[in-house]
Amino acid sequence: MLSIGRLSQETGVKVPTIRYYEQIGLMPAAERSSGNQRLYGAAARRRLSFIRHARDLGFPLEAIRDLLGLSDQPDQPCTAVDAIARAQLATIRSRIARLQALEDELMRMIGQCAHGKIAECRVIEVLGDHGQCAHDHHGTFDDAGPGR
Amino acid sequence: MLSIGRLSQETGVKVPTIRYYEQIGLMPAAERSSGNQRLYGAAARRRLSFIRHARDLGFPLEAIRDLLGLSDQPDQPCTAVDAIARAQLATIRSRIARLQALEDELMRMIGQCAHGKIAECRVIEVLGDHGQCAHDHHGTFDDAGPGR
DNA sequence: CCTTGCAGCTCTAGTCGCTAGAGAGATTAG
DNA sequence: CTAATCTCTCTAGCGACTAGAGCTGCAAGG
Ligand SMILES: [Zn+2]
Ligand SMILES: [Zn+2]
Ligand SMILES: [Zn+2]
Ligand SMILES: [Zn+2]
Repeated sequence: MLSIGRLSQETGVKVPTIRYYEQIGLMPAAERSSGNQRLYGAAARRRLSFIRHARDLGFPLEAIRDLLGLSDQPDQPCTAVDAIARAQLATIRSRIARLQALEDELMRMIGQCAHGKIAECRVIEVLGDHGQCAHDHHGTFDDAGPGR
Repeated sequence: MLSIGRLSQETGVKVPTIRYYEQIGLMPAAERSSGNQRLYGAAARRRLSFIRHARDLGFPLEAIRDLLGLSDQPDQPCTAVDAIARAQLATIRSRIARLQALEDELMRMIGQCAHGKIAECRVIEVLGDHGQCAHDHHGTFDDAGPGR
C-alpha cells in the first residue's frame, strides 16, 4: 500500500490534486491507516494513472468520469467511449484553428510595426480597430488559458 | 451618451462583463445619470473596443491593462508594446504545438480502435498506458480550456 | 395617471481544475 | 527522543467571466 506522497510520485499527480479528485468523487475514498492517513493499492494507482493520462490529453474531468464509468462495463460496445474521444478531438481541432487565426493576426501586427513611437505603433493601432484585421478571429468558441 | 446596454450592443461585450471590467479597474468608473445608471461617451467606447479586440486575440487582462497604460504615453518608443505582443505570440504558438501533439495522439487512438467491446477498446487501453503513445505530450505548459 | 415590462442596479456565488496556506497530528531516520 | 518530513482538514484564491436574487429606473400604451 502506498502513501499519498508515494502515489503522487509514481503517477505524477500532485498530492493536493489527488485529494481534490477524492473530494469530487473522481477517485474513491481511500482506505486509511490507523493514524488516518490515506493508503492506496494497485487499483487506485491504475485509476489515477488513467486520469492523469486523459488530463494530459486535454479531456475534461467530466469526460474522464464518464470514461471511467464506461471502462467498468467491459462487455458493452465501445461506441460511447469513441464518441467521447472524437468529441475531444473536435474540441482540440477547433482550438487549433482558432489559435492559428490568432497567430496569423499577431504576426501581421508585429511584422508591420516600424518600432517607432507608441503613437504610430501598429500593434496599438490594430488592437484599436478590428477592421484592420485580415480574418474574423472573433471568439465565438473558446480561446483557452493555462491549464496545469 | 450611451447606456450600458447600448454600449454592450455596439462593442459586443456583455453587460455584466462591462461591469466586471469597471470593478477590476480596467474600465474607469462610468458617469452616472440622475437615476444612478451608467453613461458612456466616445472615449469609453474606444477603450472597451480595444479591450474586446485584445481579448479576442487572447491577451490576458493584465497584458491589456499594460497596453492601455502604454497607449496613454504616445511619445514613448513602442518597445514595451511590441514585447507584450511578441510574448502573446509565443504563448499562442506553444499552445498550438501542444494541441497538435494531442491531436496526433487522439487520432492514433481513435484510428486504431476496432469498435468492438469496451474490453478491447484502443481508446481505453491507450488512456490507461502512456507507454502506448507516440509522443511525450505531457502537460508541462498549459493545455487550455473554454474561454468565453 | 398608472401599469406593465424591460433595463439597469448591487451583491453573492458558481464555473474549471487546480494551487497555496494555516495550523494541527502522524511517521520515520538518526 | 528528537527533529525533520509527511499528512491531515479546512479555507481561500486564480482568470475571466456567468448566473441569479432582489431591488429600482424609465419609457410607452391604455
Ligand atoms: Zn510597435
Ligand atoms: Zn481583429
Ligand atoms: Zn473503441
Ligand atoms: Zn500518452
